[in-house]
Amino acid sequence: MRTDSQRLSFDIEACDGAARAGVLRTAHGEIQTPAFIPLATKGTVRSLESSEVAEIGYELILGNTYHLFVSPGPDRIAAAGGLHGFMGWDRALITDSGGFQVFSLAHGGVADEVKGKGRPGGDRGSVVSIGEEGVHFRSYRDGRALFISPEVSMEVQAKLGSDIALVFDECTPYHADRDYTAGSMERTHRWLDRCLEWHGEHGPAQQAVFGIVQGGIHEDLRRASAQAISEAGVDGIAIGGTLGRDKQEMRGVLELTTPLLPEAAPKHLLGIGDIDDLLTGIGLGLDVFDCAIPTRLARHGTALVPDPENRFRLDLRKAGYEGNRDPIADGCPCSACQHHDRDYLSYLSRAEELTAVRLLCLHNLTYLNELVTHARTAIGAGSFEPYSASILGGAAPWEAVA
RNA sequence: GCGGCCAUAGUUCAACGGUAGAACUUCGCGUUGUGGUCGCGACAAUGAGGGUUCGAUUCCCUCUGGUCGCC
Repeated sequence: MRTDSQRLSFDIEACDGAARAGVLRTAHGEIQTPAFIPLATKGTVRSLESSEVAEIGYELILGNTYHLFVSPGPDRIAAAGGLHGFMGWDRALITDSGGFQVFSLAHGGVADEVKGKGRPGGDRGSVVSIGEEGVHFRSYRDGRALFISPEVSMEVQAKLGSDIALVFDECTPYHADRDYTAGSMERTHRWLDRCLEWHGEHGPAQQAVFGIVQGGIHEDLRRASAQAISEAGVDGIAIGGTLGRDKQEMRGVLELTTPLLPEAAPKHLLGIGDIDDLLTGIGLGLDVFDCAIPTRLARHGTALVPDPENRFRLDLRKAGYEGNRDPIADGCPCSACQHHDRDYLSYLSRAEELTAVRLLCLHNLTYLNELVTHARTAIGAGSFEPYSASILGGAAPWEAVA
């Protein structure tokens, strides 16, 4: 670890059990933690303008090396002043390395892969080969042959100019056997060394690098990976790979892995964003979380609500909202809740109007930001309880935050 | 008035005389380092009445309702 790096600092300001509240300082501003990170995979938080994302209160968003590499390409973005300049975002940026995409191209999405199903509409089959040097694959746009290696990933991320780069890893599938998972993990560790070597020689001085813990669901592998990443000289640590087939298994992996990491390190849980999972992760001492869920659900007509009985979801495309004059959530400050009722939002979403996507993205991202802000406040007050009714039920987190 | 064509699921269309299928809609389930409108499943139909046939959505007749053409 190099927690004294000039490119990134992390100060823990309060603890409540294992949960902690901190401040992550980057070249593009501070991030209050615990924090949720919206995805701007292709250089935009889908349907929203960068200024709107900032207005909600977000201080850090995630761009994707794989997608931006395929299009519009790193040089075009570099010419626009990096991803910050290209998309008009002046706060902090983290970029995923492309490692997860290698996994999802080869195996389909996490949920489908865990269930043994393919993803018919996906990009499966476009990976040509995964080898020691890197990954050969075909562009999902025009089929041309492309190659990403640890060095290519870091070079692209350097051109994107993100404040935090993630190392290039292989996200091993759930159904891989232990031997494959072990071999994949060891290769990921070798790739980590190559990423750091390239970054040390060519990387932007202000760009931090996070390592990624792999090891699947195997205790000994998670232990080995946690140790290897902790000793590697990175600025922060992300937990990646398959986390199991259900929430209990995921909790087990996180309970095992998190305490093995240096306390002072900022810890990022990759790809997790269900509300109960965020609270679980915060309770275990994780600091930042990114996830497609809030914006993907919005595109498909589902709003996040403080309703644990229904998985915190309100599916506005289901029947029964005709004439419903209630907002999505009482007390929510977002535009959808301030100006519109469920009847109208249900109609808009079923009509597949773009406005519905925008309003539900605004709501879902507002909700998650309020949630983690509330958790931060509770940690400072020594009253953080992941499963307490004050967070999960009623009108919270709106009232508690106001 | 005469002649032609048509009538299948809520809608738009399939189905040699041999188990009536699909798309959209509707309803339900799913989505965790993004699927820019996604995946899975369910409900649901031969206009009415006769006839021929082992068997009719299919062939014949009548009726009803459309539609096009001609006086």
